[in-house]
Amino acid sequence: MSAKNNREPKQRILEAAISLFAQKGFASVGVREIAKESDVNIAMISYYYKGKVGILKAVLEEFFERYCQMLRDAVEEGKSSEESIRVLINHIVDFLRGNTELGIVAYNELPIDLPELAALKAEKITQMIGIMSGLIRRFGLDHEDTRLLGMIGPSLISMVFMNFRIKPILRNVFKVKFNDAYYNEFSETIATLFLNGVNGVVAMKQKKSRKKP
Amino acid sequence: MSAKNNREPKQRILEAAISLFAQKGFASVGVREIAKESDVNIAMISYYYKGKVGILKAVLEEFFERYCQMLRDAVEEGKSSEESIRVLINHIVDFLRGNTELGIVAYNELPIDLPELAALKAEKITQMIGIMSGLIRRFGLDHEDTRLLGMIGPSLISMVFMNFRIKPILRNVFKVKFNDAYYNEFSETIATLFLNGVNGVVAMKQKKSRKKP
DNA sequence: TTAAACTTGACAAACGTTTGTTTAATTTTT
DNA sequence: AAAAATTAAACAAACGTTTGTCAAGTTTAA
Repeated sequence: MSAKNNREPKQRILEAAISLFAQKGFASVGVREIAKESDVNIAMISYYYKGKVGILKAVLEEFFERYCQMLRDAVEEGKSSEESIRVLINHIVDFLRGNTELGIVAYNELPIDLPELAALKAEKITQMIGIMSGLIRRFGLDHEDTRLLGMIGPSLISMVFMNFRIKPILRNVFKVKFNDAYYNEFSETIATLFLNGVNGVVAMKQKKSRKKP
Repeated sequence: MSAKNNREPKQRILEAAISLFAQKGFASVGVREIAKESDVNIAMISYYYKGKVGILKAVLEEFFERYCQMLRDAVEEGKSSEESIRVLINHIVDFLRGNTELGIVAYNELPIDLPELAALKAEKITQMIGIMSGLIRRFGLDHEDTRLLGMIGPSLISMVFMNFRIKPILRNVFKVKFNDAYYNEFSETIATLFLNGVNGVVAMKQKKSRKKP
């Protein structure tokens, strides 16, 4: 429909799917709708992606490729542990501003159980955790304490993603204007929140281990 | 199927729906599946809930009723601002342990656009925000700064809900055992993280406003 | 260097299944 | 006997996939 035939049909399908999945959720979107939105014959979907879940697979692959690359860039860039986190959060926010729908689809569909995608998810999540954990551990967390890592890591992710996920609510209820100023404040706020928070958690941990060694 | 006919059929439908919605997402679950799972005739669903979205509406209503009641209890209980937050987080964690699937459904389906539920969502979200904002504002945040409130409030929610949402991942990747000890540590960690974090944000804000008054 | 065989990209039509809902009949309860 | 609860059967609509077709290139064989 709205998509012009500038790009290749395969790419058009992917872009239309991302947009529709983000709005209505994977399961609520039909291949016909995707075909219409991308101005492509329905059969092309099975032809290029071997079915509807094939599209979602491609979407997730694209997300993880870009997202992990962004994470790696962020890890390289930062100097001190604090600056690393600030840089990381800036990168994630920038990434989500530029790939809001892609990020939302990945965030929403990731926990939904689809057997065909289980292997892909497991692999990419492990990869992602590997990159992030190196960063978070610089804060003096016990290297072996994966339990704590599993609490703190996802917390950071969710704080940032949540903001993009509930954009319509923030716009309507809180009258938020999503401009550069807003996102600068958002990045700074989340970074400060997280940094002070993690330092507090580390202090708490040390205090406890001193009491019970 | 698995559900026994102990309870009333109306209640059985609701419980089966919550369980299925949490696993596969609202859109991926058919009324036939719900009927089979709750051992009820398909037509009973339209009879009791006036259709599939009627079930989701009932689910969300139940969630908000219980959740808001829990929030009110938590607000009353706490004394100091810090203790209030710790109590609140303990309550939310306990609530989600006892109503994991209900919470997941609400969290997952809340941003999905379904016109029939828009009014309900708007009303309940406003109500929920009202309760929570009173709590968070005790930390010295500017009463008028709804922008900051819209960043911090959802962050807290998402941190806790995220943990329940990705339970299978935490179990498989991080080998987490979800017992009392885990949840005690989790509550304490999130509370400490959030408290130190918000204090840091408030300090940052004050520092800035001193520079540019 | 033709001719034949094959591949590729795109398409419409139809497939069988599943969707949510409704109707009308039947059983149970009051 | 009237009301409420429950059922089986059937509905049209929408679903994702498959099939067969066709034109335009490309490769192979003669």
